[in-house]
Amino acid sequence: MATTDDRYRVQSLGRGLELLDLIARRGREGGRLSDLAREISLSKAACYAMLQTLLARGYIADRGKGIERRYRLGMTLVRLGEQAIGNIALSDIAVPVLRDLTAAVGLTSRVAVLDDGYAVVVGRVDAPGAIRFDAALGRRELPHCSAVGKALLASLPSEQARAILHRTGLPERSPHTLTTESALMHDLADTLRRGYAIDDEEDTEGVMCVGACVFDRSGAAAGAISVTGLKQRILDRGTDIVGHAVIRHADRISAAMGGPPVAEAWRERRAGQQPA
Amino acid sequence: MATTDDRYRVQSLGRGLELLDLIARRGREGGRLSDLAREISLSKAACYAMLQTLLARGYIADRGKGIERRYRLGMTLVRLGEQAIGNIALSDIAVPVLRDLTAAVGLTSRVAVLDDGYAVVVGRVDAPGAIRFDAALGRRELPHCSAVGKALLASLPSEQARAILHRTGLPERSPHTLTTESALMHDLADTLRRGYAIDDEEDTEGVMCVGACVFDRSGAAAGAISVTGLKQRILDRGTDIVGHAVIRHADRISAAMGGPPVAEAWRERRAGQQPA
DNA sequence: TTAATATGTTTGGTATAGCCAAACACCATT
DNA sequence: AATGGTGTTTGGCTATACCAAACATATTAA
Repeated sequence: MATTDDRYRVQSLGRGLELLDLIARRGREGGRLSDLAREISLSKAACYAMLQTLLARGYIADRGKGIERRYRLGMTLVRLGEQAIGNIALSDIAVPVLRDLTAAVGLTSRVAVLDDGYAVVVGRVDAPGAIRFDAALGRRELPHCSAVGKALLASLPSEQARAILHRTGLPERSPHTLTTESALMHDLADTLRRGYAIDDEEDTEGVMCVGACVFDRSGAAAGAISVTGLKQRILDRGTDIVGHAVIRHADRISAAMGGPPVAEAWRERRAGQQPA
Repeated sequence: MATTDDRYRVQSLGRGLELLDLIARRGREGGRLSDLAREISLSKAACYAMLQTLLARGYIADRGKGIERRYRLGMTLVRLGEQAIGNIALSDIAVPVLRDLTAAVGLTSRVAVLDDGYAVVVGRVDAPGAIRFDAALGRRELPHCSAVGKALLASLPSEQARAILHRTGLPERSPHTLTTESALMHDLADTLRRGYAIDDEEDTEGVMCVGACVFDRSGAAAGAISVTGLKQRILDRGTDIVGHAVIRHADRISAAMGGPPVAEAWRERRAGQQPA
């Protein structure tokens, strides 16, 4: 593994990126030099030089000059972000299929990949006239209380799933969140049996998600897709009906990537789990 | 203006960002340490440290370990890029440019977006000592008798433009208002050809406006800007001179949002309209 | 097998350049 | 005027970013 030693890092580059994250956290309002310098524990002069550097390359933009100059994220990040998404082949393949899925079940659908233990949304198709669920691209979903997250966890060996949960923890996002490891591992076993994962108000009250994994050539889970909607709406359509619609579309994506369908990919894992 | 002197920059941060751009240029395949180090004219060791730093914060991701380790853009950029888009408010970008425009032509200028068929004013810069035209923020302009409205209509497919006109109607605001659909559609075709829209006393007698569209990354019209003044004053300066000044400033705003200039955005639409 | 030549990783030593403190210019307040 | 905020600019100290070179590892060729 690559060493985590600070010796092999470039300090001022790291500080610059931290500053960028800091500015991102300020959102639309942006941040001022003095505040940013204080928060990052750097002298105004040093922070100023960094801001100028980020500015020159378009990573940040400045609004207002003189006394109340404010810095916010710039256009270069838009370009790089678009490109980063484009580099993930999955999103290109998945989004057209998600359009069909959304058309079929009338629910907002998403595709996510596992990154550093979190589920990162890389594609999205909104249901027409649906309530806008917060599903921004790049959003990091907690793995233990989202359908995509649980589908991805179910694909991993229990060891790895546990390791991820230890890092992310199991914060209580709603009264229905599964907050114990044993409860969640039990749910993952159910997920394997069913073939699709259910998020039953575990992140947001009243909101339900149903998700399934997509697999690539190697047979490993390349990501997961899910549909999101008000719980009552999904119950009306029948959870299992929706679940199998999700699986059917996930399998189409897997096929396009040369991977096996869910039923096949999880066959041996299921065999290992069921007797236990 | 902020100095462009290298003295006020952080060299290694700049190099790191350049490295990021370099990796972006490699696209899906990504880049290898040796190649990247050579291209950026840095020792392998230095480049290695930078890559580790970018990696630790998720700005890049690595695929394959050991001999053929490859680096490509990471998930953090997806998140930051999406956020950057959300943070860009048209009025923020437009107003500073409008200041320049007002200074250049000595006329009050405005920026508006299309909302539910009406042009909504979201930013304004008054000309010094000019007659105060009623240009309050949030004001809903009728699309058929304002420069911003007609510029926006001209950007839409004829179908949609007609649909909007059916909803808003074509009330006669002055003796010069175009009150028939055919007259207006004809005027929109002229607008496409010119690149800028003219409101010739169509809303208020004696008052003339000249407007042009601004475009975002997707190539769609994000809004429009216009200048307003007494008709005689604009004729004195030359309508076409003013029109091209408006276009020039609109293009600056479009560029800041990653969009194309008017000439480019309307090229194919013009081609479709002209023979008709 | 052995050698050769790629790759990525690790190591000191040195000069650079990044950082701080303080002064400066500017604009709001009071 | 005077005060207390901004952002900008300056010198000087020293931390640190960089290079060269050695090391480890893997693929190729003889």
